[in-house]
Amino acid sequence: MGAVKTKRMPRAVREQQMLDAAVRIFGRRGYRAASMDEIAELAGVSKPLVYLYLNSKEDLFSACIRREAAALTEAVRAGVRPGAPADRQLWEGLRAFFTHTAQHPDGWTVLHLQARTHGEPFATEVAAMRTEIVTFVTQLIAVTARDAHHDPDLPEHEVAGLAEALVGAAESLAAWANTTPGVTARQAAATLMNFAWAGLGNLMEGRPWTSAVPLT
Amino acid sequence: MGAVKTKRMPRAVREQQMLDAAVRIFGRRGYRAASMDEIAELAGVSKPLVYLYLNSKEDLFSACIRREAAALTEAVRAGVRPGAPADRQLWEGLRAFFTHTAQHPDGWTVLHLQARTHGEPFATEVAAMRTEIVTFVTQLIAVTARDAHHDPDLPEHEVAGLAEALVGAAESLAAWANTTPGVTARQAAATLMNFAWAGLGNLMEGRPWTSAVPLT
Amino acid sequence: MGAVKTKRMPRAVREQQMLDAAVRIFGRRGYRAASMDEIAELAGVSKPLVYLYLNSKEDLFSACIRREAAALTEAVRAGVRPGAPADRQLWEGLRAFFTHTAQHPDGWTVLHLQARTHGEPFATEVAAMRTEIVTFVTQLIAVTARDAHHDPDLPEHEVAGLAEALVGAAESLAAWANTTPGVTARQAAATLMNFAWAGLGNLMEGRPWTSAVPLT
Amino acid sequence: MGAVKTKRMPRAVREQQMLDAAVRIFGRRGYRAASMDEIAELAGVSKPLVYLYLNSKEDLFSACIRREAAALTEAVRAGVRPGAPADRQLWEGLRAFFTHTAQHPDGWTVLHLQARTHGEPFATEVAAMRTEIVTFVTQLIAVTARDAHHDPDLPEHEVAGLAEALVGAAESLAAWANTTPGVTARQAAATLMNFAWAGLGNLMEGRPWTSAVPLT
DNA sequence: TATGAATGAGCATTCATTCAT
DNA sequence: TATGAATGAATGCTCATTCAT
Repeated sequence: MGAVKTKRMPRAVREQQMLDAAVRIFGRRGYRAASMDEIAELAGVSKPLVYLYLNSKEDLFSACIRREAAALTEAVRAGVRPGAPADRQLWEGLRAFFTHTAQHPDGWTVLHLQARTHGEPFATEVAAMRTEIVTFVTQLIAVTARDAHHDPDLPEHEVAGLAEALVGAAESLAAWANTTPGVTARQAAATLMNFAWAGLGNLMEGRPWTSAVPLT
Repeated sequence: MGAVKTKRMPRAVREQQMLDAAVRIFGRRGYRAASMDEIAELAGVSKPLVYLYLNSKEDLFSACIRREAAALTEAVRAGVRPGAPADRQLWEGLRAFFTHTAQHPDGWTVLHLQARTHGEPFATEVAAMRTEIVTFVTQLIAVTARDAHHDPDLPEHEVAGLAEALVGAAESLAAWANTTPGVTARQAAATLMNFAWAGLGNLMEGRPWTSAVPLT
Repeated sequence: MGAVKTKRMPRAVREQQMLDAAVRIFGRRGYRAASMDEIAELAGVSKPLVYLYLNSKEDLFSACIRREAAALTEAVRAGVRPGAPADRQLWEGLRAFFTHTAQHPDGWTVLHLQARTHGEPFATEVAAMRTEIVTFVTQLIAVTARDAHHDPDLPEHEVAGLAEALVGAAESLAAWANTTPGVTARQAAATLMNFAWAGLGNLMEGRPWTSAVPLT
Repeated sequence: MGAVKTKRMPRAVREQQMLDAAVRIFGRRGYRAASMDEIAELAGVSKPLVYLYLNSKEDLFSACIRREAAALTEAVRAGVRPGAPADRQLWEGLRAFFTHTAQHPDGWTVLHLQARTHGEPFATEVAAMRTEIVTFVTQLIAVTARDAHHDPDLPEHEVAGLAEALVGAAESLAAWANTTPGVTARQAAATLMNFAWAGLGNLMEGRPWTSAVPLT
């Protein structure tokens, strides 16, 4: 399975092979359960070479996270046309997101599951990426609210919470779409868009849900 | 630190102490990184006793998952009045959910993050709980749709996706509320309710989001 | 399987139950691999009681060896009529030996295999029993030699070696007869008797084997 | 104590060192009581290296058994000249056997005592070697019987029993010769040869032992 | 650029044994 | 006479990491 054992190749190439292997193993086993032996073998190199290039298991995992996070944010960025209307931008972003995660399931697992399960250093790196996406969504919401000239002062907490909910829903749907046969990235995006946009719209226009009976 | 070292107590009590300690350590370190030594020490007993009562690390982790999952579903069940209107039931369920997860952060972490990161056996146990909750939400949606006499045949995939998105949003908000100072369980529940109910309503009534421009 | 759990029985009886269990477990697993837990369970008592009566694993094993060795030597002794001719005595002894070992396979295993595998203390106890039997055989040989008035001074080493060989052959045949279906104690005894008696006779009469060609 | 700590040697050499150490420790302590720590230390390497090369305690023990069994059968084979008369071949085989076991006492202990005391896998490996030797002896007996044109149809059970007895006597004598000062391999071989050949001869010629008085 | 040889440190698990009742 | 509760001390095994070439 692992990469074909070709001797003497430039460092950059070897590094990518190693990262490919590492993402695969980390994604499937988790950070702790993944062994450097298995990664080296899958990469088709000896263990000392992995250390020579990537320094340590921790650094290797960090490098995986950074590479996958960059690829994901880049994919989303590339999918969105900046000038488009907010709902359109959200739709495009969602499509790009679900498409990319479907195409890189191990990378997505590393970001979504594994990286958050282990102490500070890694969680921080993922949090940075998450923040970037949440911010992007938050801005879309804010822009929409401004354009609608309604309720321009949705409290900050509220907006952050909404973005958090939206991103959480997306993450959950991504995992679901990846593991449920017959569900495409497009369908996942549509499901979430339908679900979310009305709720956002109502909020923007100051019509939140209120119970028909007094709440406790 | 750790339980006060009281000698000679009945097995049932000791077992709960051990599970308390295990949930804490598993939640903070993850399954692999958690050591039986640390768990035993926090529980105030020797390692052999942990093995005598809980058999193995794997069984101990399973026991944690089962206990925490049972506690969470029970909390949600107890918070919901069966006869109430669907939106009201959803609201009550969300409040109970956010309250419980806020009060048992380690237990929630075990269920939400750690248990899903490790092979089949554990993921399956959590999936069972998740399914139970998703089913509950799905039924609320279905009931609402039926009551509204609208679009009674939302495709099954669509409903499952919605439930998945809703639960994912809730999970994400729970983590957010737990780590963001000044955000209460009530606020988290309200944010999600506002976000979700309109979207669900629109869908039920056959008014999904549609792009102002043709989609690719 | 284990003894029926009857409470409060006299010490002597309990001890025999424990020894029964211990012989079975030691015989099947070996000294080290046998666990006090398993022995106690098979004996139908709690572990502390085993310690109360038998002190330690080492003492328990010693007690097993002593009991089984005594039983075996007693069986052989009881099978031999003192006044009979030497060949007759040997035959009777062999029959008794093969019969007893066939009826107490675990006890025989403990003596033959397990006890000799572990340091000094145990090997010594078995050696004592072995010496007793070897001595008995040696005396039969000596008596025969004296009666025949031939070569009355077979060197001591030679006699000891013969006895050793005879006992070794018997031990080997006992294991073989116990594990080979269709071989009875009587047949095993006959085989060995046929094999041994002629050789002994020749030696007594000063007609050892000599090579047809010079030995190196 | 133990091998001189020379660093960096080829795998094949290290493996032999490890097997040397393992045979010694297994022979002296038994399988269960032997610790991988002690073996590694005696071999002059760290424990992980033992595992890297030999996989597990079980595999290590197997490797010991195989190596020692091969060495012993090879020694016997090399000591016997195929064309010689049967008694001559038996004599040579016995000499080679006693010489080899005297020179490799730990190896012999591993084969004779330790390997047979522990479950199936090991016993099977030794049984294979034993069968090889028993077969060799059985053939010598059969050849002798054929050459003598006497009683060509000694029942199979009888022959197998004889071989078993002979090998058992040899095993016992080997242990005895190894632990009794002043007894050489040559003497042990002579003792057994004297003892056995006459008995075999009588049997071949149809003159088994019969009691002077009726047997029970 | 690349690797075979080697290890320190840690971890899950087991077991003989004892204490308090 | 009898036992439920509890532990100190190993032991097999693995893993991230480095050295010498």
